[in-house]
Amino acid sequence: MLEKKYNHLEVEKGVYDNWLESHYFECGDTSKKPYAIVIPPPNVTGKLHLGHAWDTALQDIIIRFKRMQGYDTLWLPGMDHAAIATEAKVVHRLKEKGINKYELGREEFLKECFKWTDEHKDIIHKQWAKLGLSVDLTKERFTLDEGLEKAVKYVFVNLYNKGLIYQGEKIINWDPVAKTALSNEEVIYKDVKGAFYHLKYFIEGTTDFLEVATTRPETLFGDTAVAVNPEDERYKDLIGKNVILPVVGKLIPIIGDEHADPEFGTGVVKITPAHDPNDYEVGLRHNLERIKVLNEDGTMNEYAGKYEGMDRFAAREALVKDLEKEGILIKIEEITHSVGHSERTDAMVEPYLSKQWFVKMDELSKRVVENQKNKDTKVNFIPPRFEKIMNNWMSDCHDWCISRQLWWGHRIPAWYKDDEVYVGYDAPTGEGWHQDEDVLDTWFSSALWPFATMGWPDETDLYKRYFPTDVLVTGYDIIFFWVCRMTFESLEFTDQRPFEKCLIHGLIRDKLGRKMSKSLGNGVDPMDMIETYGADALRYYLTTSTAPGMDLRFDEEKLKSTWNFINKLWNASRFVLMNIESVKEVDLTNLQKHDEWILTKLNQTIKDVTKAMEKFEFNNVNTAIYSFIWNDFCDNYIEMAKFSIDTVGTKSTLLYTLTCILKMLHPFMPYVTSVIYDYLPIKEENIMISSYPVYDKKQIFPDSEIEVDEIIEFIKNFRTTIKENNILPSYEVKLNFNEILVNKILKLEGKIINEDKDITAFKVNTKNYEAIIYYEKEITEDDLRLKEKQINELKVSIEKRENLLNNANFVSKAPKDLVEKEKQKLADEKEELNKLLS
RNA sequence: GGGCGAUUGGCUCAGUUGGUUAGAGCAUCUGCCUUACAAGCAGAGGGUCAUAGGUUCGAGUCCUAUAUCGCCCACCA
Repeated sequence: MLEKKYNHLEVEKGVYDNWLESHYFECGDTSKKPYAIVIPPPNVTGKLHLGHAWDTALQDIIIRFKRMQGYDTLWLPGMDHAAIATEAKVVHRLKEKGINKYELGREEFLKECFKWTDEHKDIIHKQWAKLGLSVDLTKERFTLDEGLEKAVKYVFVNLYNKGLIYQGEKIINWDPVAKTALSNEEVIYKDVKGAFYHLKYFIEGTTDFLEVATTRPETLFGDTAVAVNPEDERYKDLIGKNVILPVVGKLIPIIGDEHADPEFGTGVVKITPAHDPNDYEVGLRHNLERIKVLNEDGTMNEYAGKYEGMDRFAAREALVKDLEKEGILIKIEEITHSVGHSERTDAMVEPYLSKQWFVKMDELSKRVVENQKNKDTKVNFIPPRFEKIMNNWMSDCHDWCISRQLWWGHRIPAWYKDDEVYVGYDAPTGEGWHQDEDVLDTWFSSALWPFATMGWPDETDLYKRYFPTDVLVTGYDIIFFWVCRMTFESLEFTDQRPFEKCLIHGLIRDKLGRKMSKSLGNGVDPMDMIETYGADALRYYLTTSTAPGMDLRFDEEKLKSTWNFINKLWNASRFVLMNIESVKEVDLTNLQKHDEWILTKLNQTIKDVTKAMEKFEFNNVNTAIYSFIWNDFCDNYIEMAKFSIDTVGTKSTLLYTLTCILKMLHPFMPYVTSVIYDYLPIKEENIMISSYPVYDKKQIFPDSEIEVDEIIEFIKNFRTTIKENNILPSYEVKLNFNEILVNKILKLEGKIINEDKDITAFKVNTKNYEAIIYYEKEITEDDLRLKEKQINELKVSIEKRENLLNNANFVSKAPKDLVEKEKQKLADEKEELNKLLS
């Protein structure tokens, strides 16, 4: 028998190990239809946070649901090596020990990275187990394992041969702390306080100058022109002349280029082609020299003269002082502008001319946009509005910089010898070749995740059976990073979408709506929540509290009330188990009307829940199942069942209903439902592979439903009357009916009389039932006002309804059954009013 | 500049192709230790659904503006 109180720590202890031993999480039953999900691989950088708990709980719910529906489910787990993120962590850890990455050397450094990875894989595995995730661990993958390595090389070589991967010198985003290139998506723009420095660029041979405004004066060493708009009346005559570059003293040309906006600033722009993407374009148009003035670590190089070796910010400060002394500086205008920061190191990103590898995007992205127009092959987003995000991004995206000056990652399969470049699977034969030192963006490998994890590019059984996958579950924040890239890689290499559906959820915020972050210290560790409330409560709370795609404000109070809900389930289960020990088989042939009533409500609930499950509307599942369990089953049915608890029908109904409840809740609360399920006297092999409840029309009993609904309504009205009139238990009552449920639940035995009495009477009625409560009580002003209020409310309602029904438009245009319903309601109300007035 | 989302009782959120008395949890008030559950039971109060128009027999729901908050993308010399 169950313990008296629900104790999530006891319930969840040791259960996961049993599940693993059962092998139910493993896929491969080819007699069933396949259903596959690949996990978004968490980075091996740290512990899982609440967002992961949410994301994985959603997937587990889908997988457990489909498994119970009889699918051969594969939930493929894995983790991501997370190139720059992990490397930054390992560098930091080594630094604390006084070790420098470069002194350690590549090979040893990678050993440290693998060590780190193993530690964090272990942490994540334990967290998955705590959450109760039914992943198939026999299929687990890592983005840096041999299989992925093979797939990555295949894709790189293949795209290179198609001309879709190329090497080029372009302005990229440079992280001076990690000393690597970044993609546009890894740059976070933040508003920071800065300044416009207005400088004098003297025109050659005159005492006139052009006023140039810049936010980054230290880059002037790389200036190779100043630009004005060719239409700008103020300056157009100067085009072709030269200005003297301050400090440096050399002559640079004044050029006319539409990049210069006459409306913006002074209308004169200094052109630094090696340190600004727009200037780079201008430089191309005018064939300007590109001078890099920064080193890889953000210090000034030899072009900066006496500032060489200074950090870019220190150099700026020193230079501005000197410019001021020399009278070059006109003014400093404080402004706020947005500046790119590295997603991982938070360093200010430097636009930097550099030779990198790129994926040419236009063809690949065009294919995604085209494919989304085909309803049979598109990726179906849930909610659909997120499709726009993918389409917009895919219609307008820059080439993808994929090389990173890091060590932790897939090394680029390119070899160099003098001016020759070789791209292939293995090093070319012959002397003198050396491999590219760089690795690939971590997203290059995760973009292949749905198929590469299944053995692709080999035609493995796994790949053939489970790809394309059924649904991908992820947050809207990584649609660019990941969903788009998986889609174009998949279309390009498998000619199929990677997943039929893409379920998008929001972000977790704190109670005040702020993002959870380390700096705010408002983060919540899911493991703490599991300790306090249990994984079942956490999972249920996270997955049923918002509509799809919406953010979630984490509220511990709500989590607590979810625990209460499970406690309620626990106690209801105790009641059922205490009363059905003798049941040998479920026999639903000889039922009381309340048995029929709960079966009717149950089947309506099954219908609603299943529909919502299929649409991934888990908040609607909650709405349906919560009120069914708490209101219908606990508050009403169990109370009624107590009066027929000795009948086979009621015992069977209790057991049957509880069984269905446990099954419906199991995807959400796997622990508590399987523990209770194991106590049931009649059950299938295991709840995890038991059959999901199916709506059964034969268990719908409309007459009993109406009858018991009215009994419940009557009981409620009766109690309200007693309560609102402060009627003490010494009252007597005359009924126009005899209903044992009413008598028992309202405890009317001994109070029922058959004749009228000449004392104060209170009338309680529903459509068919009427009670007159006799009670010696002085009628107070309050009592009269209450009755008056009821009568008035009824009158208002009647008037509204009469107006409605007198409206010819309504009667002729509204659906007939609605009109009928309204007519019936009106009649009922009139009757009720008469009873009240009598 | 372009796009998206939100605005519903004190708080956090639902609200299914428009259907006429807008729901839930928490909080509040009242009464109960009734043998599944006081982490509970039985009742009660509390919302002109951001604003202004419009479509419709009928609008929280659809359309057009506006406001406030939040997010994404682009630009920012």
